[in-house]
Amino acid sequence: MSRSKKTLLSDDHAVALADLFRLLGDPTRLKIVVSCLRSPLAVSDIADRLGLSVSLVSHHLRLLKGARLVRADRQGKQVYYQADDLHVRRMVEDMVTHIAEH
Amino acid sequence: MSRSKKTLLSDDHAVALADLFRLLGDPTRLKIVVSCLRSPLAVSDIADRLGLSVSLVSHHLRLLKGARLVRADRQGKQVYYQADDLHVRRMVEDMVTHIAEH
DNA sequence: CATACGTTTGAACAGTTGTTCAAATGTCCA
DNA sequence: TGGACATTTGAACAACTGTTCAAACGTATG
Repeated sequence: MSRSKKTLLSDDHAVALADLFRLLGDPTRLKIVVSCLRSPLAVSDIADRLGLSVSLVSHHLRLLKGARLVRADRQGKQVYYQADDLHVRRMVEDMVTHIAEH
Repeated sequence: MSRSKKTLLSDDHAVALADLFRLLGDPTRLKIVVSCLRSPLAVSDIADRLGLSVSLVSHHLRLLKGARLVRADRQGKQVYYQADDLHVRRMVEDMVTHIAEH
């Protein structure tokens, strides 16, 4: 680290950050995250609310879970998903608010 | 609007939001935005600092400008780019901070 | 066990995206 | 004007991504 004045982004950090952004960069996936932002929701419930196939929702949830953007919680036959932590929740909510303000 | 309890995302808003996220979802593009976060930078300067071709940087800047994530300012032969407004700046800086905290 | 329900998985396809290269445009100065 | 420097543009290509469909897996209950 020879330079000290700039807020430069290391390659690793850039990739990690971009991964997060990219996951939220698909409208369908974004709506899925938002739909389980407040309270846990079963896969089929999410699919119903958004008018999507269960398969598609499941595919997206797998990606979101991989990035720890959502958390899974099995309860009998159903698996409930919800936004993983406060950080994710605030991050998305902030963005939604920003868009709504325009 | 029959339902009132949920923070549901309209299709339009979801698409607009996702567009923003997706633009920041590429490591190269993200580094370009970060590099001109603090002060305006010419295209070739950005290319030099990041070790990218001028052409590639210009392509990305066009997309970023289209979404008003950066602003262009011609000064002689050179065109200086910088993050468009405080909103963008804070949004990216917040994310960078979050990643750095892990 | 067998049936029904909910979820996950994998293959396959069309559409999109990041990158490169070469050519064009814009701008200054001798 | 002519040439040098900075940036933009467009075509072309490989790689990736979202979606669908069918099949597999997991779980409760008759």
